[in-house]
Amino acid sequence: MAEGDRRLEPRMRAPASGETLLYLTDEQLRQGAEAMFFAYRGFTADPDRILATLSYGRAHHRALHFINGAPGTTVNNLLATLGVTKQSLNRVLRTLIEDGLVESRVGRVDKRERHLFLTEEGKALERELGDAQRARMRAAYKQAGPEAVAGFRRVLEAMMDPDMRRQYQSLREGRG
Amino acid sequence: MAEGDRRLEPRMRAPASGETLLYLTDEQLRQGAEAMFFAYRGFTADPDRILATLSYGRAHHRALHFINGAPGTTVNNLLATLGVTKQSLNRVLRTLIEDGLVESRVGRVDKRERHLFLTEEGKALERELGDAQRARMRAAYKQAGPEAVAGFRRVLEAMMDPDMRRQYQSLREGRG
DNA sequence: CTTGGAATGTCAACAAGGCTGACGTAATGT
DNA sequence: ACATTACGTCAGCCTTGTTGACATTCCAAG
Repeated sequence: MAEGDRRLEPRMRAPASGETLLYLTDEQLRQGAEAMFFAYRGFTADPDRILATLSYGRAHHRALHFINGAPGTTVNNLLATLGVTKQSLNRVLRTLIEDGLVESRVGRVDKRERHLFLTEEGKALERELGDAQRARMRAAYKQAGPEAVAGFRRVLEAMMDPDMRRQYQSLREGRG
Repeated sequence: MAEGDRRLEPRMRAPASGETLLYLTDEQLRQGAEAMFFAYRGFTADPDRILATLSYGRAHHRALHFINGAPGTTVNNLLATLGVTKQSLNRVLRTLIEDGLVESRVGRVDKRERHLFLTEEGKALERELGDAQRARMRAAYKQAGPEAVAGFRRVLEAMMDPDMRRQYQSLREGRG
């Protein structure tokens, strides 16, 4: 999480313009960190409930999500996007393939590569999980309003590691 | 994660007023979900690096954070805030107490309760972790600007489970 | 052409940190 | 007196991260 117990040291830079920059105080940053923590729990709660009934986990959801978004992607590609080791991903991928949710085709030009696709069953589960997650996001977006959503996106994007931001942006472009 | 592969079915509710509500399309929600995923990774990356050198994990950080924010809190309180089982919390808490970062005092009025405090050493580590996390948040906030930050907070709050939102708000009040 | 190295993916084993279930103990409340 | 609450603990399970070892495939330098 974050922290920021003592309200003694302000620890904030001097106001840039004439503005107060209240939002950059330690206490504000602390609250932001806690908001991230609690909100992320909400963000994953609905799909997690569905996954639990299937003896799958969040990792399976992530794999389904990104394969769906980039059909034919390679294992290495997926690795970079998810930010885990290939061994970790492989375990998840193997169960998804065994269960007939994902298809792995040996690459034509480079036979070392495996290209990943969702089967119809895989697409169905991916949609079910995504619908659950989007329902909450839609409600939150609607409640907060368009300007809030724009700000939300801006802050999230600024919070990413540069590598991840590139990943994120190229995924966006790839889908228009 | 979310999903939303096929761009065939719009799957968006009709515009409420005369507005487009572009931000409520499936594709926008999907991007929001991916942004949450990548941003959360950034959010935890810096403290994680420090924790790894100490053979602690994210769970330790969370415990330190919330004890710091509410000194004297009870185990049961912390349980509710963190949303884990007592067995899971106890494992983490035990190591923190053994290592002299957390002090557990038997309650005066109710001797069944244990009140939790950070030692000086605990405060030092909490501050180190929090500083790392806040540095990134401060940069993101600064880059996005005050209005974006306000929207960010609004959306996050709307995304929480009601129980977590209450937790969050009462923590805020408790610190002013 | 061959061979060594890099890239890709798989198998095995381990650790962190969730979970459930069962149980013990002390203190509190009814 | 008895049920309940708060806390700790043991045992065992699962998911998901890690590293290490290894097979296959490709490519480029000799």
